[in-house]
Amino acid sequence: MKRVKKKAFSDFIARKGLKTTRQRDTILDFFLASDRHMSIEELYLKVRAKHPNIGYATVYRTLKLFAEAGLAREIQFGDGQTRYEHVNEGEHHDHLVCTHCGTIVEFENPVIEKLQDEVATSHGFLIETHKMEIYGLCPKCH
Amino acid sequence: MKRVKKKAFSDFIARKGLKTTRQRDTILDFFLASDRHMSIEELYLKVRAKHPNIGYATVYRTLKLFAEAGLAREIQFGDGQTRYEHVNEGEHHDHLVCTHCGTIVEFENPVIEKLQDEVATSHGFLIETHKMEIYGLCPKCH
DNA sequence: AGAACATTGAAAGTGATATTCATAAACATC
DNA sequence: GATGTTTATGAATATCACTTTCAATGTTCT
Ligand SMILES: [Mn+2]
Ligand SMILES: [Mn+2]
Ligand SMILES: [Zn+2]
Ligand SMILES: [Zn+2]
Repeated sequence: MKRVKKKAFSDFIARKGLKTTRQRDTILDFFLASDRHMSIEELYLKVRAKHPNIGYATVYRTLKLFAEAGLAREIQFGDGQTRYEHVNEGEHHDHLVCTHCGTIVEFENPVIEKLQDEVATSHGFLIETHKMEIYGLCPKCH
Repeated sequence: MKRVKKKAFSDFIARKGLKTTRQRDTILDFFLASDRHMSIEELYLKVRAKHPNIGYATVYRTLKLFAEAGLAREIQFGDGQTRYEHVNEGEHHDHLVCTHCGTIVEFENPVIEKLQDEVATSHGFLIETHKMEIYGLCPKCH
């Protein structure tokens, strides 16, 4: 999986005429080893602990690249921080978010997905993406 | 409807020991007459056109009050602006958002709502709110 | 009216994201 | 492996959308 993603990223780099750098390699390693929903700041702090010379701006720009390359997706859970989640080929999921401890649980529900498509169609919309988040208290928090 | 909401707001004002002001009355009038999903800036510009002496901060604070009073709800469509939508007693809806022209269509789907509850329950979550938005091209844009 | 308290608007502050720019690094070519 | 061209980096700065401060003003109660 990690190998596949590293390959996908270097292909992207090559295709775009960009350059391989130590920083990008390092940040990709940390991203692939990270929680599935990391803010820029969180990832930056992890990276910086081992590589104090890598700057915030580089982490910021590299995460954008990951998104562009299809390895990551930006998500917003309404806490004012943009997070980047891992993207796996052909997979889609939505989220349960604990409003108390921040725990995030991923789920898939094909029936809901299908109904969403029907709603869009019935209003004449050509669907591109959707977002669905359920906020509440996780089992540990109630 | 407008009468009911004005009453609800003045009740809220009284209950909280706040004060009725010309600005609040004006902003409420403009809010009630506005699109169902307005950003602070948009409403401020509308208000300012007729009342150049009302400041941004007052519009900002008054919209927060409307939300607290249950007349409005903050929503985020990912364009970096907080919007305030009208709230009607006992009503819930989700949104279709056109990524090209910004058109917003509201819809209700009880089956999806029910399935969301089931998902939450099956993961042991005590549901508080949820958000569901479908992004795509509206009929006019494709 | 006078006292007590809330509101207002301009300006300043905040926090996250985005950009600038001089320097450094990558890499195609010699 | 040195050279030249292009891209990347990181510190600093800018931006953007709020959010708060504070002195002046307005509202409400007695
Ligand atoms: Mn996820
Ligand atoms: Mn709505
Ligand atoms: Zn929790
Ligand atoms: Zn449209």
